[in-house]
Amino acid sequence: MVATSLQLEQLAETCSHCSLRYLCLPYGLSHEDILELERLVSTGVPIGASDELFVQGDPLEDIYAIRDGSMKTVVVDEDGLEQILGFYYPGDLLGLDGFADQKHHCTAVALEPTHVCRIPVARLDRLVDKLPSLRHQLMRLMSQALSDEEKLLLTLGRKNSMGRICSLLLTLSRRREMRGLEPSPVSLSMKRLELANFLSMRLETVSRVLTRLQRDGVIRIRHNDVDIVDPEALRARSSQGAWVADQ
Amino acid sequence: MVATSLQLEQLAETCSHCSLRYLCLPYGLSHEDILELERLVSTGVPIGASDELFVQGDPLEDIYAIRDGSMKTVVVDEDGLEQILGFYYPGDLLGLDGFADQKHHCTAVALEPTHVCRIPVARLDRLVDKLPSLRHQLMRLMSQALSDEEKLLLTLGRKNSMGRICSLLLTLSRRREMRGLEPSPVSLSMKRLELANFLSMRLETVSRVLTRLQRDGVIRIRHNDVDIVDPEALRARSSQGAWVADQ
DNA sequence: CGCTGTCGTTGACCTGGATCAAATAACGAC
DNA sequence: GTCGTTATTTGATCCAGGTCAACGACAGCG
Repeated sequence: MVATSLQLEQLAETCSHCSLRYLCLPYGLSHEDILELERLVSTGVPIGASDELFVQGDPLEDIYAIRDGSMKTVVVDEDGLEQILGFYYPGDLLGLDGFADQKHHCTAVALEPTHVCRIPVARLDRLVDKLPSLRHQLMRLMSQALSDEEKLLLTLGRKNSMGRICSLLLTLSRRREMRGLEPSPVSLSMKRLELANFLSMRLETVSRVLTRLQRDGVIRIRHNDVDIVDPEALRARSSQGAWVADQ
Repeated sequence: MVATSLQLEQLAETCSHCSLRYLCLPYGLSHEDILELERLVSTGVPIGASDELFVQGDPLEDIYAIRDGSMKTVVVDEDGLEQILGFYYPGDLLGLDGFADQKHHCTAVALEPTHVCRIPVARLDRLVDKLPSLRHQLMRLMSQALSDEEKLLLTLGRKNSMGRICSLLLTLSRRREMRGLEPSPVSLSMKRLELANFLSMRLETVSRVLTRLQRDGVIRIRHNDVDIVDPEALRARSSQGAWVADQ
């Protein structure tokens, strides 16, 4: 923990030196353009575990990029139903669904002590008018978010509980690789109840499936970390037992 | 049918006179800007029922707006699982998830004979750089698509079969109103199997739920049209039986 | 240290909706 | 019109996973 914070403070404070710049908003921008971008970004803003970064309904003033740590987004509908929409990791942008009517459509909550970069939309908007490559990257990221949600719809709609858990573990592992880390161990910074909510299961079922995967030697669970022992078996299980539409 | 096609030909061929301009891409643009936009749009391109407008993996050359008729979008994953992502109606834009890597991430299929407006992305892109209000509207529509998918995730994740069907009927009805039509009858241009796939149910369950709603006097089904007899009861049922996370 | 609250696991049971099956209804081709 | 095909409804069973309940494992705290 202490080691981690020390490392963080050693990280460069600017977009142009950030290790996440190929995943995040600066990607595709010239060095000069990145310098312009970083002038409006407040980097490394710390937030505590279970703190809310923004709340559903808040006016859209800033969007955020995760520097380190992890967050979840949640929607609540008029009946009080609560659904976790996603878990977010370094390089991810939060708040993109708010452009529609200039207010946040979901609530963002930190899963652990986290650092984010704050990007004021008004200033971003002006810069986007000046820099076509920034507009491209922003639209690319929004479009990416759309197709990520589409993949999630497919998983939730057509897979059984085993398939859902295995798909999630594979996705988290793949995202680690995108950030240049080892595929495993995957850290489950969210609680079982949050995992269950996200995957539309009950927490007992999540627990049973994870136990079963460990018993079968596919994964190894320790604390909140999951080692992927047999990635091939995980892939096989992520698609087995999935519904196929007749005809 | 014949009457409908005649009416269509009488519709103005330009964005500036299109009755859907407040829902579609031209919204928020000045009259001059709309004139620029309509120079690059091919309006009223006819496609037949079950024709594919674009296919998952196709290079992104055009995006489309629906003029009249209806369409669905489908994703297929590596295991051959097929999931319908949404049903689309006049004023809706199709293909927005393709900006991420310049190729379509889903397949768009017409549910009935349909007219679409074709918008070449290369020319749109150039125009977007010139017209900030066009960029705003495009980002607004993408952001809207994101939060629509988030609502769908909530419905599929937390509601039982009755809640899903009722939510769908209410959504279709609300969308009719947005287009300036009566809230009812809702036309189910898609087949029961497609409805079932979209809602992650089996077609038998869809049929049973619809029958039950009709027996209870909430709706009246004739052919593919559904009259909403008791909107209040529909609303009540759309939230009843929904899962609430403990704690 | 024991107390208390939170979180996770495990077991026993039950139900909503999936699955299997068969009868009807609607549609299109000729 | 008739025939063949496809879409939809209805009925009868079954099971994955939801529900209820008990227990174990920690963590923070006085």
